[in-house]
Amino acid sequence: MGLSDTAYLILGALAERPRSGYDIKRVVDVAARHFWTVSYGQLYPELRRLSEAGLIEAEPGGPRHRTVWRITPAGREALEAWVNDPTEHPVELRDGMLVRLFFSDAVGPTARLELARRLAARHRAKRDQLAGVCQQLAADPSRPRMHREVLRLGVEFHDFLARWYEGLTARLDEKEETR
Amino acid sequence: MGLSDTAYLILGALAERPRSGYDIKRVVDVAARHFWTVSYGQLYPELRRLSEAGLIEAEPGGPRHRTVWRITPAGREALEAWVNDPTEHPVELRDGMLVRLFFSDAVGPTARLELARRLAARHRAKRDQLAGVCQQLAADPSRPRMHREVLRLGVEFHDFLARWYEGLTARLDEKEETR
DNA sequence: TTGCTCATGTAATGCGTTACATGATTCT
DNA sequence: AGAATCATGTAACGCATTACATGAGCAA
Repeated sequence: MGLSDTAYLILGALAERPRSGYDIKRVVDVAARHFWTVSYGQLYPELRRLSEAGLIEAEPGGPRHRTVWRITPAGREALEAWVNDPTEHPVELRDGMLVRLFFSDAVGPTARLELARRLAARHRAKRDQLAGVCQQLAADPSRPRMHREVLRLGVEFHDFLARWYEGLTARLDEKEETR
Repeated sequence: MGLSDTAYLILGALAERPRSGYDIKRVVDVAARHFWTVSYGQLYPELRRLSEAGLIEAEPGGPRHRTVWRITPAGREALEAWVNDPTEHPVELRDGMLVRLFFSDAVGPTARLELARRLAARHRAKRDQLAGVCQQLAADPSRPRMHREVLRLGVEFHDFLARWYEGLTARLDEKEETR
């Protein structure tokens, strides 16, 4: 009975503190948005499954219209085992824009250049946005250290890509001038 | 009637030259593997759909047990429109390993350090593997320029991540020494 | 003749999103 | 009173993988 990565994401969020489904979505949307998303259509059914598996449980005496979940000892064990699992997992920067770029020999040089510029702009924007979130988190020392580290990775990651695409733009532009 | 990114990937591969389904899979697995994958379960039904939509067609007089597809003028038009489409598409480095790292405050400092080391090793390996493919491609001048560029991006991308995780390892290690 | 690569496909299943539907609570 | 936010959920659909099934062509 394997769990999805999203199930472990939920388990991880509840390992920090008890939370409602809504609350979990909020924290993921803010702090984990550069590497993961959750939708309610995934979240609420998953919470029920985890509860049925005995890995989480509803806190008694919570507000009526709201279910606050907490992790059980079994859940904590499952989470730790998952984090420590040495199985190799492939990475993949799955990005439709990269597909466009990859086959952009098919379009003209002007469109190709424009595409490279748009990509650079996209990553600059994302970098700046994440840098903002990062500063907010830095002000709140209660946030786990690794949240800050992974967010910092996000900022530097998009900075790297922004610069790379700027470099590509220059290379494409140069070839244009030459002819 | 919107097409999936994978449909456009196929269209892009056929814009370069006519190819069989098997052939498309081969080129994607080698040259595009760091940002996209295709399975036969997706590929063959998609080829039929594209053909029904008039965006590709089977070459007549091909070998019996083999269908060689080529792009139609309508297909080329659709591909160009897709590449030039200015709609914003969000990026997301969706990676289960990053979920582990994000919540690794829940496991001990030793396991956390080990995780960072494994991540660094994973990206070093991927960088070296892609560098190999890159050298092969460099030897073949018939390959489109953008294939080489995107592959080069892959190499530098994984190099960046390898270094970042090495830095993280050092930071975590340091904190360990201190206490 | 054994095995490898080329070649094409289907069925079941899993993961995830989108759109929809509903209602309580809190702030202005 | 009205708006925003908090809060929970379902149904339909889309994308993609996995496992399975089949068979031709070719080289050792």
